[in-house]
Amino acid sequence: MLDIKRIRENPDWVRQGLVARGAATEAVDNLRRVDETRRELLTDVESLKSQRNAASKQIGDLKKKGQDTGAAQAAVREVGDRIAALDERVRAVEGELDQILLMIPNVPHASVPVGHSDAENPIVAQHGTPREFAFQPKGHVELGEHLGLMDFKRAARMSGAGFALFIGAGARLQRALIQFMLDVHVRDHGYTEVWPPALVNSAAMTGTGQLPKMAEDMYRLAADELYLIPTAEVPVTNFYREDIIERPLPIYLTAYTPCFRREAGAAGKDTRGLIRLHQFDKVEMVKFAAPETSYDELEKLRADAEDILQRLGLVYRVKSLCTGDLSFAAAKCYDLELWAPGQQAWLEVSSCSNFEDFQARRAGIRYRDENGKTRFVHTLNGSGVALPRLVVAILENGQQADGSVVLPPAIVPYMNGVERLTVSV
RNA sequence: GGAGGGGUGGCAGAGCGGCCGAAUGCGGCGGUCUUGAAAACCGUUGACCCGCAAGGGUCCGUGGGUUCGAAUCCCACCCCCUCCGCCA
Repeated sequence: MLDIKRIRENPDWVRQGLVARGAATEAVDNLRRVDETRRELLTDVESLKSQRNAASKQIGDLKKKGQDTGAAQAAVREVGDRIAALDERVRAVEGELDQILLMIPNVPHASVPVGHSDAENPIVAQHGTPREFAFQPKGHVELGEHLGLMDFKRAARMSGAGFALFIGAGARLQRALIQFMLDVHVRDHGYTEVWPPALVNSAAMTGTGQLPKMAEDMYRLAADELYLIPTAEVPVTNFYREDIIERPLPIYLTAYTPCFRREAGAAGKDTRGLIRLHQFDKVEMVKFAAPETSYDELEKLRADAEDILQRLGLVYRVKSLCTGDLSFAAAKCYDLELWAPGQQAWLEVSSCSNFEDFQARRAGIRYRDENGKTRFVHTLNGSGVALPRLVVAILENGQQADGSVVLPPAIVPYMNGVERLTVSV
């Protein structure tokens, strides 16, 4: 959510941001009109309340002296009726204001490249070069099923399309990667590990920006009005919801959680294998930073995610999302993409975003600056990283001519010493 | 799920329907004292909104209601604690 004061003072800032995203701008004018109405109503109703407070006090004094207050009470009751009517209008107008404000996306940072779609996201870095194969590299589905690591048919039978079922070393590999990534972030990158709920209420979802706009993409438990988290970003960012953080910033948190996505808009896309699932696992990093340092923190966050990929010896590139491809709540975002030779494609395994105070304002997350003044923090998060596509890259990059897979040395200790996945394992 | 108790400022903890944004203690901050520190003493210390300002308004779990006036009374819901039941 944007700051209404800032919109009031500098509407063009928002308008330009919306234009850069390719979004409509009339909301800005609606907002200013409604804001104006709200302030007029507030001035009126608050002066009436001031009157009432004074009059009620007088009535109290008169009663103490034993005087009759019938006429005075009737007069104040009439004021009270007017207040009630105005209050109702204020509530309605504030509801309208919130409605508009909650639907306006964040304004892109000045450093974000301008563009219309993902086709215009510049590649800002690449690490490693794709491996040359002496044979035709296979896809992860063929490799994984051949090695007995996963079974999509059985998964579909019990859950439908878009679910994974890992077996044996395949299941162990999930656990190994989760453990490995959490260890690196906690031990070497300074994060505190948290283990949050996977079900959250609508307030939490609104706080991070999934609601109201992305309601269709989430699994909702109607009987309890709870949602399955689409990412650990939601519960971990909401760690400090409605709080004034009294600890020094920045704060780094990391969490492993399952993630659930309906993929409502992606029906029929990437239906085979691990590329796009309704349920997947992810290690997430979340930061709470002072506004002055949040863009430095974004670079460090990206480096923390890259470190995971580097330690696993994988080939990846980094894109800076252009204004037209930026997600709703983000002010700036880097995507990390792994090379998957079986797919002959780059797979997104991490988005590292700075939301500035957009989420903090929605979720009520504040801190005190050096003068003791409360201010909204800047929130950031990035995958560190998403599991299924990481597994795709590990299998497809590590495959040998005989169909076995050599694992990255960094996870061998987590695999109980297994260096290579073969049919017999 | 059932019965009972409770939700007040950073924490602990008072609070008669008007004098309560709220006693008191702790903590925090500033000061006196001290070579320095501690102790002691003095002062200070919530958030949000409207307003150029003066000032005004709102907030005592949440939402409604009663009243001229609600932290205080009524209703619903949420959360916490104790006991019982059930259960991984």
